[in-house]
Amino acid sequence: MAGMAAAAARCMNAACGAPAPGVGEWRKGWPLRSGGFAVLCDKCGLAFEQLVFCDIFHQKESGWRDCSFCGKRLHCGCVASKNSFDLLDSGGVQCVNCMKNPGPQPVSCQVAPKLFLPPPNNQRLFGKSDELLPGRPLESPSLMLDSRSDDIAIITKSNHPFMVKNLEIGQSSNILRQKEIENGARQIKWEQPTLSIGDMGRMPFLIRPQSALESPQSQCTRRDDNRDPTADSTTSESISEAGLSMSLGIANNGNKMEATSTMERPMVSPTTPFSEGRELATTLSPFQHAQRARHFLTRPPRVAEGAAFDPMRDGFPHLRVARPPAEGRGRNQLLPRYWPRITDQELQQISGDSNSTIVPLFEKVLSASDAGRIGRLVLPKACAEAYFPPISQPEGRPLTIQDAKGKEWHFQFRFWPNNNSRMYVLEGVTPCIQSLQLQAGDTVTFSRIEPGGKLVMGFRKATNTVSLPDSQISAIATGSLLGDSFFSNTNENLSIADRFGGRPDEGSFQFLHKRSRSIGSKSRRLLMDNEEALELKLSWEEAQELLRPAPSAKPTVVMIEDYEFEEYDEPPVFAKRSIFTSRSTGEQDQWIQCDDCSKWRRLPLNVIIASKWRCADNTWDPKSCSCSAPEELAHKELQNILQQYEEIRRRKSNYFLKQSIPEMDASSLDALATAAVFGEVGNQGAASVATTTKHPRHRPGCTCIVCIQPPSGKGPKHNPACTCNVCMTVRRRFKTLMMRKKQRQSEREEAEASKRIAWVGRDEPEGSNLSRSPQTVDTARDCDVIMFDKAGANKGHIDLNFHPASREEEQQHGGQPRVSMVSLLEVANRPLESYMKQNGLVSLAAEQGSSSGTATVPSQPAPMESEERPSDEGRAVAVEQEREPVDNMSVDEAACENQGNAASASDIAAT
DNA sequence: TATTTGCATGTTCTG
DNA sequence: AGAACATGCAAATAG
Repeated sequence: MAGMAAAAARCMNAACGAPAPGVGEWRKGWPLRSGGFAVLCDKCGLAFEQLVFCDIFHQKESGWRDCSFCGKRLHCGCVASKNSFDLLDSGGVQCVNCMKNPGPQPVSCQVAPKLFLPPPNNQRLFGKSDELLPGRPLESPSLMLDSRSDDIAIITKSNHPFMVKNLEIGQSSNILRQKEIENGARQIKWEQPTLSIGDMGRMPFLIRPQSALESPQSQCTRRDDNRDPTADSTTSESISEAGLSMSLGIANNGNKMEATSTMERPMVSPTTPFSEGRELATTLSPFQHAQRARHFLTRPPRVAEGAAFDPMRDGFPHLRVARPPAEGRGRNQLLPRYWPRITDQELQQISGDSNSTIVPLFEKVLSASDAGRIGRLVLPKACAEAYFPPISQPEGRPLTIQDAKGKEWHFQFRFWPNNNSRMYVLEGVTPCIQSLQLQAGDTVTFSRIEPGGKLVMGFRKATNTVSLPDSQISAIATGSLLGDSFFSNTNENLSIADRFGGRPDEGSFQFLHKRSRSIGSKSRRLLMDNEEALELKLSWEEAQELLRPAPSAKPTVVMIEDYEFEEYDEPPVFAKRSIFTSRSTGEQDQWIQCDDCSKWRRLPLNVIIASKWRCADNTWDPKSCSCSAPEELAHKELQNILQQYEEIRRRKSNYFLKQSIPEMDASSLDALATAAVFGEVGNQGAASVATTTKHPRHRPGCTCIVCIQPPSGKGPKHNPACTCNVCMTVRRRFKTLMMRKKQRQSEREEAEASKRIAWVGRDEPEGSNLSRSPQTVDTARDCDVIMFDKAGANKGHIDLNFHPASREEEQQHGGQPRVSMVSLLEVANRPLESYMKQNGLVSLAAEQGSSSGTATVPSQPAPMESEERPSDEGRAVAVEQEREPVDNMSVDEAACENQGNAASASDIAAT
């Protein structure tokens, strides 16, 4: 019945053991590579892999039921949901809203309970649509996320948003499949936007307190829905579709939705809630999807509360996201990143008099170039073509755009031809940019005032810009260590995102992402506050700190590349935090704090305390088994230890500030290795705090190489010449790393060389290389040809690469030719004559000429020649004498010339 | 010499 | 793979 899996009834952290709380207590989390979902327990703050306790899929029958009145999907199986429904005498359940609003009118149950905060990186959760729907019978469900209320709504075509409580990764697809089954797997084609008023009224978005905004018609529709949630396909299918087009009066007096009949012209007046629809759900990447969802699912104006909404009072201006009007020449579907999000404040400011309507067109996050002194703002092509006046000449035309304050700015709207396309720019934006104090990462929005069609621009400032190292940006961009709290909220827009647990500005985020990959070191870059970014990571580190091998577990020692690794069959356990110290004698202690009296007690090293611990539990030391017993450590001593402990933790934090995980590459390992040799190794000195928390499988007090490596900082250092095991191990490891590096490098070089050879082999007709004049034999390419010959693949060519030294080297390497690219290039750049002179190639030509009777050299078996070259002094001299006359000739000429001398030359050679 | 302009090119994104 | 876009760079122009 209750959808609470017993296995997950408690926090996995044994030390915490918090019972499975009301849904929603497991808040922060992130998807794991393993496919699970790690979250932080609110109580202990530790990371653990969540087990589902509201198992929607498996508890389908008992855990989930539809409200008999409004059809809302209710979870009736867990503690947290007990007040959100009522069992009916007739069977079935009734949601809390329907209870409160009895009567024929079906009451919307849109106000979602506060349930669950999805992981910061929602990729998994919002995985690809294909992943969500194997076979895709349900074409485009929308996963909606109300970041503020921590809810996830899954909008299906049957228009049944249902809340996912404690949704586990991967379950979304199950849920959707389930919904699909329930709906009879109707195949509904998602049409392009044509949204009826009724449709809009039925928008199931969480943002809308229905009582205020829902039109009567929509309510009727909903009523229909209640009768048969699956019957009305024609209306329901368009629910999540397309951008919402509507125009409202002031929210608190409106209570009425005035929708345009089509999506062509979404008029927006200051308090219009905008929504994104199906297209968004289908066009966005999963990540964007998630991010976007956080943006557009903002809490609506609290019209139902009867007070006019005041953005400032509320702490943030309401961010409206509008799908831009599908108009203009291009009619291209704009990329979502250009969809305008505009705040109430902006709209109010822009619109001025209430008679005008603002049509948000698009927005652009300023790039460094845009915001730079160059004064050019690159316009998205589709936007420029769709919303700006047509231009046929590159010179374009002047364009006047008014800003929110009413000031008019004059720009040149033009384009550059670019790759058979156009690149639209707005020139002369510098004064405007400067006036508005915009910088890279800020967003400029373009809107149009109707009637009149006047262009207006607004702007949003992006995040605060504080320094952040590359690695951080990279990490942020990849979401590797992002907690939602990463972005500090220093401005109003940011605060929205932050409050909603999302990024402050998707555009800005994209900008960061992009820049982090493309901006070089010399470029300006967006810099951000980094402290909060580490919150999650540090929490993880802290969690790691508490992981210990299971007490009963015995390690199996395996050797991998001459190194010993301890493997445990049992998973690690969480232990209560303890501090390890080592005395000057080398003896180590473990200290643990009593949960009652907070006194620190000494424990044996190998003891693992999994949960609460009190002095009374101290069976190891009878003297200290009571809270009344004095502390063994003097106050000063204790302070000292705790300080050191904190210091180490702080250093750890700093260390991770500098070392983001993705960048722990070989060089970092090298550095680590070196650091381990010359840095703090071991724990000499009185009561120094040992760091024994490097790896969950390491035992407390472990002195293996990993465990004793300090994150950074002070400490006794080993002598560089130290030959202790630790130092030797580190050196050995370092050496191996370097060797591997070299090996990789040479492999790469060889691969490149062989590629070239292959290319030459394809491209060059046999023998063509030496039929050229010597002057042409001076390029790397020719050099490659020679290499090809040398490799013996084409025996008809002269080996110009031969060198006695290299031959020796070859022999040393078991006959395998070793060719250095540098030496080859050197050789290739030398004058052929001198090279030939050096290598006795004239005699080759002469000999060849005598034997073949042809005037060209190429057909000669070069390698043979090289190898058969006389090695004795006398022959060398003889050859040298014969070589003189051809020093300044080409190979061909030399060959011809030598024809006549061939006989005598060979005679001399023979003697 | 500094700034502007036009284009080319490399990178990223999208279908 | 192709389109879009950010930016680098060199020529042109202005100061």
